[in-house]
Amino acid sequence: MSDLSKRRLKAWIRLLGVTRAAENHLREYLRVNHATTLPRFDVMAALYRRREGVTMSELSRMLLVSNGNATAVVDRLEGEGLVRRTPSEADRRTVHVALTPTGATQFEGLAADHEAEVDTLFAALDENDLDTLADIMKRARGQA
Amino acid sequence: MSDLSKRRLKAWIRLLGVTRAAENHLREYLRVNHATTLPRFDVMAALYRRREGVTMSELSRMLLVSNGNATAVVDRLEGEGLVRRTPSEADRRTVHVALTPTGATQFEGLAADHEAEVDTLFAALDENDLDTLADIMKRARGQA
DNA sequence: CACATTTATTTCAAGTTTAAAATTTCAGCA
DNA sequence: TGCTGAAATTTTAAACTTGAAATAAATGTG
Repeated sequence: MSDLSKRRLKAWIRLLGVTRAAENHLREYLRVNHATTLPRFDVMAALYRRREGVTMSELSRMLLVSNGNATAVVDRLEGEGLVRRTPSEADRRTVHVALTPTGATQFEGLAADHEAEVDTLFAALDENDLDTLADIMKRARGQA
Repeated sequence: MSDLSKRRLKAWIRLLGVTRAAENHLREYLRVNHATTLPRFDVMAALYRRREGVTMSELSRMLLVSNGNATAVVDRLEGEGLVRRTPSEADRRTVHVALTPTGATQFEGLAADHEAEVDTLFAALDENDLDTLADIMKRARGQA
């Protein structure tokens, strides 16, 4: 157990702590101010980024969650008319999921507030920190 | 929506991506090689760090999860004899949770392998990166 | 002391998440 | 064509997680 490996472990624990704290904060924020949840927000954000729609598999890969999970969250959003499933014409196994106009409109309001909340959450980090962090994260991601 | 706020959002999304990818990797690792899960590992790690035992509230604060969640995971670990609940003598509302000798022994094996896995997962980060990251994380944590 | 408030924990319902199994469809090939 | 294996999605069971309600016990205040 080298010293370096212990330091990697500590850095990971710290990273996890910051992430969990921020997620808890954002979850509470979405619940209180927008009556929604983090997983729903994540799905809507992914669909907003890919307005033309994505397949269920693409969606679960984007969010790094299992297929079954994506199915469950999309089911609920579809039930509320925020999201629409369209069977693919080319491949009958495939389904395209996309935001409905209602869903897109709702997400735009959500996204602006979410961005503002993230901004205050990480207010302590300046441009230099953000560059450095982005760089480190980019290199860390390579292995996983 | 300032440029800086957009950069904070991007940094957060990147942070979340790395954390999720690493968690998925470690979850898979614990499942395949040790037949256990991340939440169980987290509880055992917290109890190993505080060998004398902690209250349920301390435990949920340490892990940043709800009380009900801590109760559920501790219930399962207790059922398997890895963890023990002891009613407090001073305050009858309070319960002390601690690893059993079996639990402590099992965790020691788990922890060594876990550390090694984290080490390979973040092998791309050197000492300098780790220092910088730790510093940034420490400052980021202040707000949440 | 009596009562209201706070604190610690558990219970509960609903939602989230995973991994594995089941279904359906597609693609390649003998 | 008919078969085999791969791919996309859903379903299922079990575990995890939250937030709120319920319990129980301690604390503080009149």
